[in-house]
Amino acid sequence: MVNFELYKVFYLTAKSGSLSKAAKELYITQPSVSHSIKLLEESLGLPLFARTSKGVDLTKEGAVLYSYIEQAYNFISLAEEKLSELRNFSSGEIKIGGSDSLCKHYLLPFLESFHVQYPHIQINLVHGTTPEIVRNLKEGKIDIGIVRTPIHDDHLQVREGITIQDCFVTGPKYRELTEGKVTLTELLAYPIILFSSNSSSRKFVTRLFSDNGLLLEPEIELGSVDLLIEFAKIGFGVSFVTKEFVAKELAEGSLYEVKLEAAIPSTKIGIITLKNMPLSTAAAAFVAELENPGQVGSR
Amino acid sequence: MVNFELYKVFYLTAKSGSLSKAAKELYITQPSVSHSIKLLEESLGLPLFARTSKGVDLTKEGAVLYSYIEQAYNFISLAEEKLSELRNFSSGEIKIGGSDSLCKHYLLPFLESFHVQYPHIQINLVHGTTPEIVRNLKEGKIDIGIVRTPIHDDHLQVREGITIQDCFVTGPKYRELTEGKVTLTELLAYPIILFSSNSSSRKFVTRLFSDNGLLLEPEIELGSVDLLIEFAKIGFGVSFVTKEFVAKELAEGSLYEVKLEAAIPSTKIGIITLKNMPLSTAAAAFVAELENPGQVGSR
DNA sequence: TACTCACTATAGAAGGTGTCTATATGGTTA
DNA sequence: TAACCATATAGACACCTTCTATAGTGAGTA
Repeated sequence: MVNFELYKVFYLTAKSGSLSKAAKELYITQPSVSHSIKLLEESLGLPLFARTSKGVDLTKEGAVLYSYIEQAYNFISLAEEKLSELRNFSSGEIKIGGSDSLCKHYLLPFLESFHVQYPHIQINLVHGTTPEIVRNLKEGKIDIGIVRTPIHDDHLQVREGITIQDCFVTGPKYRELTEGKVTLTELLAYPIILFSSNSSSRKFVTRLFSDNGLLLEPEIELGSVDLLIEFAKIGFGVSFVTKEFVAKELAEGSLYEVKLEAAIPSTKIGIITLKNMPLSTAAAAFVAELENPGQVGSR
Repeated sequence: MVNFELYKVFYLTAKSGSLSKAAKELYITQPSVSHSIKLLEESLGLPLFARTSKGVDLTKEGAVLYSYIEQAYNFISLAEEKLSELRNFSSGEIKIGGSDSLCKHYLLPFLESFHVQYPHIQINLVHGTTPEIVRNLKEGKIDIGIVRTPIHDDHLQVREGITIQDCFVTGPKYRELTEGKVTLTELLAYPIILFSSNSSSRKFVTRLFSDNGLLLEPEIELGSVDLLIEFAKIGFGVSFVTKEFVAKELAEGSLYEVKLEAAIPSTKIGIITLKNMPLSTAAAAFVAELENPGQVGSR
């Protein structure tokens, strides 16, 4: 199989009908083009051009070759254009898997600003539990996963995002709970509202109690953070939520934080990707934004 | 624009999913492929493969590139196959322009044997006068022209074919003409049958007479050699024909040659092609056959 | 006819690039 | 843990691409 580079020279020569012009387009000298064409003709065993004093004309066989090479050349040009788009963020796609509640409250602002900055990058958001996210990552269905740390998997690269602090909150009805410090045992006397049992925040809090020899059983189990907030507000009980995600409610006084005697350990957002698989340009840009909010992306 | 040769390496690597396998297909070593891929990635500014312990996987961008390069590669493969066919005479076309009578009586046997030998070569036969043939050649409408020599044109390459000898023939009716030598003047007493006035054989014979101060005016003017023969046979007069083309009739006695006192100069078949334009493989093979009948073409 | 112009071909030299060998590194599996 | 199979890296060398300089050729023109 002939050196493909020769076909580039051939194409430009045939197109311009001149070795000299092809040389200019290739930023090389005319003898070099002459030599390349000769090489190609020898490799293929056929004369491709008739040399005249005004340039070169394709022979029959040269014309046949040209009809194919023209298309091949166009595909390569298209490929390079397309890749350039991908590099320039003028096209591309990112698939993100957000674990549970993190989707809306943590990810959404990033998605919005990213979309404003790179409007041609299509964003695809999948949400599920941490194990689902990890599976999707490994199957190539998503590029980036957003989960709670700690997470340990040799195939994953874990970057740490912001620190989040979970807490119990309640509405005005159980306001007495928020006046002094409360023990975990005391808390269990109240109706507890928790996220669905397969979520990592649920596992986290269940573990917190069991480490203290206590069994945490929710009165109500809900599937969204918004509902956890609402139910607490209107007095159904005490919700376990991420403090950062209820900042507004705490500030406006529609929710109150329950101060516990035992501190709830803080945790970090984990931005996970596959260790081996290089990120697409767009995905890399998004990850960079997550790691250093507001600092990246001036192009 | 990236070195096209790198795309060949890329394609084979992506297709096999392995640098080592691509290296084998390319008959080079694995580090060389590794280097080429790295170069390509640097040239394009994007990672194209994720390296694993089992080989390499395309990245998102790599997959995009592959979808284009695959097609380009296929076109190039097709091109090379097609050219190989042209080289092997398993496809191709020859356009031949035959001047007047030469078509049938001279060319036909060659065409038949050539077609038997290379059944996939399509033969296209055009006939016309010598100037038409030359014009068609220059316009690229035919590849080879068959004319009477002499012919002089700086743009033409003229190869000589067989020698032909023109003569006057007649049927039994004017048999007295064929018994002794006849002068041109004596011949003019008989009804002369000639080819159409734009033919080169007609010009040739008219010139022969005018050089001797005589005016040759035909009784009958015909458009085909077959008719010249037929008309002479059945006694319409004396036809001017090429002796080689009436060999059968002379042998079987249906025609008789008129022996002239002045010898008619013999002439040669000219195989003409454009000087600058290389012949297609098939055309070159045909010309070789014309030049050396029966000696070429054992493949 | 001779001159000029524009193009391609050729020769020889030099630098760059592709390829090699040898070896390191890393993941997977028994 | 060792063996195996992948890719990565380093350094050396040879080849090949490209260069400069020049020759050759045909077309157009005074």
